[in-house]
Amino acid sequence: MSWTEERIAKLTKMWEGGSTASQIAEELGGVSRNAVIGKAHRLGLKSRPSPVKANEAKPAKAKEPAPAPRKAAPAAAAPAAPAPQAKAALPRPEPRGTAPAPKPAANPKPSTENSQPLPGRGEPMPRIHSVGPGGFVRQGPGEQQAPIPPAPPRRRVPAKPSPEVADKTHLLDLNDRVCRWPMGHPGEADFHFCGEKVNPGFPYCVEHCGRAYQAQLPRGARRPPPPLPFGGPRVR
DNA sequence: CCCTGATTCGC
DNA sequence: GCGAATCAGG
Repeated sequence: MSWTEERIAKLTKMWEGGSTASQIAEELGGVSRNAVIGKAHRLGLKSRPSPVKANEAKPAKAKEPAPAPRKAAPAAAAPAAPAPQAKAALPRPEPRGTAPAPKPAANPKPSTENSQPLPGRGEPMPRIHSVGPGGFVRQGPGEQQAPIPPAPPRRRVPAKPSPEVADKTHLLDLNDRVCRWPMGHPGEADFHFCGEKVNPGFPYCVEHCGRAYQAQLPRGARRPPPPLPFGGPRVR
């Protein structure tokens, strides 16, 4: 897979929206989590709370003279690059998990009254209003309101369909690591998937691999076919 | 163990 | 430029 414009755009949007690299990789498909991270860094959209970089400003921690760790020699103790990047001054969305829910600051009194004078000057600005098409009232000079906060990051898959499957593996919970063997009938309220850890390299867990992949017996020695996924033809 | 992002470096 | 391997914290 190559990084087309669309894929880069999606990566950027999801990354800035707070999705994890794994989620982005899964969504894009054909790339690994590392690929996503690598691309994100190459694109310059770093940052976001990293579990491993929580600390900062280390005054020369006396570490053991660890030998050259893995491969080639590290580039010595290069001075920390200034990293000249501070373009996107947009307010960072809160880390995942928190629900900032930027409330528009319920103003007990509308600001149309006290926001007229500019800060730092006693001169009240002239109150100029006009009504636009549709009846909205235009702001007057010096009346700027706080910028609308960016929309909070949205979980793409927040809600479970129903309580009875709240802890079951549902379609949107599927990934490469859980067994996709269907349990029950699609469309029914409790339809879900096995969800066990997969037999590595297979889409099913060990048990269901045994059901999905069966050796062919010689003709004439066939046993009755095993139960099909979904429990077989619907019985009513 | 699982997860996360950061970094390195051979390709 | 790409991304696997690796590191390192939660």
